Amino acid sequence: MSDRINVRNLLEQKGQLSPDVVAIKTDGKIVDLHSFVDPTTTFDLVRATDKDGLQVIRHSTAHVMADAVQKLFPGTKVTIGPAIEDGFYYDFDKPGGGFTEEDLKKIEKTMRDIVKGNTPFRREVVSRNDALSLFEKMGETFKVEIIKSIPEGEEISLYKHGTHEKSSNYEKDWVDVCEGPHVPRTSNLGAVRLTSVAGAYWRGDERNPMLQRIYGTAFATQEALDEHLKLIEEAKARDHRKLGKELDLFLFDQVAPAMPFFLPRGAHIYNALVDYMRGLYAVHGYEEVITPQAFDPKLFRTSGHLGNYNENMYRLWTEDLLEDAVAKDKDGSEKSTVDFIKQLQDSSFAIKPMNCPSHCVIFGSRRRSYRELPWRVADFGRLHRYERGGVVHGLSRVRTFCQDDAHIFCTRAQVAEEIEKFIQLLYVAYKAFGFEKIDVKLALRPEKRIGTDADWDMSEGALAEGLRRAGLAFENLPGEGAFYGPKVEFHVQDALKRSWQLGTIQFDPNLPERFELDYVGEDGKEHRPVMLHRAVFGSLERFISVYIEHCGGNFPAWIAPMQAIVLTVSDKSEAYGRDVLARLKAHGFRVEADFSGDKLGAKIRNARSMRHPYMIILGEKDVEGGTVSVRSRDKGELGAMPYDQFVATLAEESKPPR
RNA sequence: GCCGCGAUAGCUCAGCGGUAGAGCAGUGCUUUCGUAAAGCACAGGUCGUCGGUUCAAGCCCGACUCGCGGCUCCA
Repeated sequence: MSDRINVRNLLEQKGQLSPDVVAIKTDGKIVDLHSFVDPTTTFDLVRATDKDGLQVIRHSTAHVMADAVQKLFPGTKVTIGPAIEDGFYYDFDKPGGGFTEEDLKKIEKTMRDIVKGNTPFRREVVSRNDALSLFEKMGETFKVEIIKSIPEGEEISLYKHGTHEKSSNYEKDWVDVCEGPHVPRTSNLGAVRLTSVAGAYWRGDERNPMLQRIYGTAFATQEALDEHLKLIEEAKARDHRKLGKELDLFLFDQVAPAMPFFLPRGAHIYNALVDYMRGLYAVHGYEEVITPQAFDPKLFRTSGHLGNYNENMYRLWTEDLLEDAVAKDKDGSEKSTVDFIKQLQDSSFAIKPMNCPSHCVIFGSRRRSYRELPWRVADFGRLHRYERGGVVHGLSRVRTFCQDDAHIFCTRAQVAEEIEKFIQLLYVAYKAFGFEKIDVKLALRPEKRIGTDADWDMSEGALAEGLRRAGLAFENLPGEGAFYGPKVEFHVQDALKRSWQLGTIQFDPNLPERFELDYVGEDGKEHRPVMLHRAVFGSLERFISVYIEHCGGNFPAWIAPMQAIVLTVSDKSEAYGRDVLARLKAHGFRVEADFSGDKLGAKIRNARSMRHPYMIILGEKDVEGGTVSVRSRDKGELGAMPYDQFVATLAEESKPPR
C-alpha cells in the first residue's frame, strides 16, 4: 500500500502528463489524477475530448454548479449530480420554491468565476464517521442519507475544490461526498450551458419529496458545445408537433385531450403507412381482420387485463346500464354508492386497449388444425388507453392510436422460424423509410414472472435462435421481459442520431392458456398453441412522429401528401397551368397549384415551406414549347423538360422503395 | 399523479392595472412579373374557463381545463 503512487506523479514520471489528460482508464475503470494506484499499473490515457473524458468533465461541472448554487442560494441542500447521456444534472432541495431562467443565468456566471479561479480538485479518503459528522454539521441531510447507504467496507471519498494552492484556508472549499473521478482543475471546465429546470423525486420515487433539478451540458471545448447546441436547435426545428402544424398534418383540441385529429395531409401519410404494410402482409402470409371496438368486460377478465390494466381502460355506459345500476335492490332498499359503482364496473363495456383478446376469440371460435399454423392475423384496429396527464406528448404518446398489430399463433417449434421471418419483413420496412441503423435487444425473464424456468429457457432460446438465423447481433436485457414471456425490441437511429424503440416481437404462452385455445395435431390430439405479439411501426402515430423528425418533413414522393405544386409565372400561363394540373391529376398524382397574383419568387417561397418534392414552374416559354420547368426539393433546379419525362420520373418515385 | 412554466387574431408573438396590438396568413383592388417575400385597402378578438380583489383586470389572487419542460409511469 505504501508504494502506491499519485496518478498525476505517475504520468509526470512517464512524461505523459499534458493539459488535456483528465484521467486514466485502468481495468475498465476511470481513475482521476488525484487517486493513488500501483506504479506498475497498465492504463490508457483519458483525454478531455474522449467519451470517457466527457463524463469526467460533466460530473465535475455538476460539482461546480452545486458550488455556485450554494453560494447564490444559501440554505439549499445538495443531493446527487451525475453525468448523463447529453450532459449532467444536479438535484437540490431549495427552500422557497424552484429556480427561474434568470437564476440559471446567474448560476452560469458564478460557475464561470469558479472556473476562472482555476483551483484544483482534491480527493480525500475519510472514515465513515468523519464523513457523517462533517455532513451532519453542514446540515446536508440528504448527503448523510447517502453516506449511510454506502455499503460497509467501501472506501468513502470526498472531493473538494475552491482553494488556491498558495492558500491553506480549506474552510471555504466546496465539498461533496463522491466517488469521482474529477478533472485536475476547475480550469478544465468552462464550455458549459445550463439548459433547463425540472422537478425530480428524491431517489426517483414518487412517494419521496420533490427536489429541484437543474440540467446542463458541458464539453471539452466551446466548439463542441456550440455544435451540440446547434443539434438541439435542429431537433427543435424538426419537432413533429411544430411540423405537424406547419405542414397541416394533424391537430389537437381540448375536446379530445391527447387524441390527434389527422388533417387530410396527415391522414394521407397514415393511410400510406397502412397500405404499405398491407402490401408486405400480402407477401408475408398475413390475414387481416376487423374486430369490435368495445367489449363486455368479461373478455378482459379472461385475458387478465382487467386486473392489471383497469386504470388505463376507457369504459362505456348507456342509459339502460345506468338505470339497471340505479335500480333498487330486490328487497327494496336503496343501493349504496359502492354497489352502484361496482355494478357499473361489472357491466359497463370496455373500449379495447389492445387487439390480442379479439384474435384469441377468433382463434377459439372453431376447431383449428395444425395445418393452419402458423396463423398470422393482422389488425389495424383503433385502440384507446387512458394515459396519465403528464406523460402524453404530441403524436408519440397519445390516448388513441393504431398499431400495425398482428399476432402469430403457432407451435413452440415454429417460434424461431417465425422470429426470423418477422425480422426479414421488419428490415424491408425500416429500409424503405430510410432507417439504416437498427439496434436489436432481447429482453429476458423478469423477477416477477409466471411459468417455469424450463419454459423460460425454451422461449428465450427460441427468440435468440431466430435472431441468430436472421444473422443479427443483439444485446441481452436481463429482467426486462414481460411477466409472461421474453421479447425482442428493435431500436432505430434517426437522422439526428437519436434512438427510438419502434418494433417488437414478444413470446406469449399466457393468453392461449387463459383463453384455453387448442388445435388438433397430427396425432389427432389437442395441443395448446403459443402466440407472438408483433409490430413493425409500433403505433402509427408514434412512427409518424419519429418519421417526421427523421426526414424533417421532407417526405419522399411515394409517401408525401402532395407530390408536386404547379406554379405559374403570370396569368398568361394560367390556362396551360390548369391543363398540366388536370393531366397530372389524371395520372393519379397528388398535385396542387398556386395561380394567385403573387410573383414567382413569393410562390416558390411559400411552396418551399410546404416541402413538396417537386415544383412545376410554368411560364410563357413553357406554353410555347409544351414543356414543364421542374424544381426538385432535393436536387434543385432541373430546368425545362418534356411533360412525359417528368411524368416518368414522378411515376418511378411514387413506388415504395424495395 | 408530482414539481416548475405557459394559454392574447388561423399562425408566430408584443402588451403586464386605465379605449386590445404587430408581422405573416385571409379577403378586395392595383401590378402580369422566370426560381426564397410587389403595393394599397379591408376584415379578423367575450385576451383558455369559472370565481375573487379593485372605481377600473388581458395584466393581481384562487380553482379548473388544456398544453410545455422534467419526474414517475408505459401489465
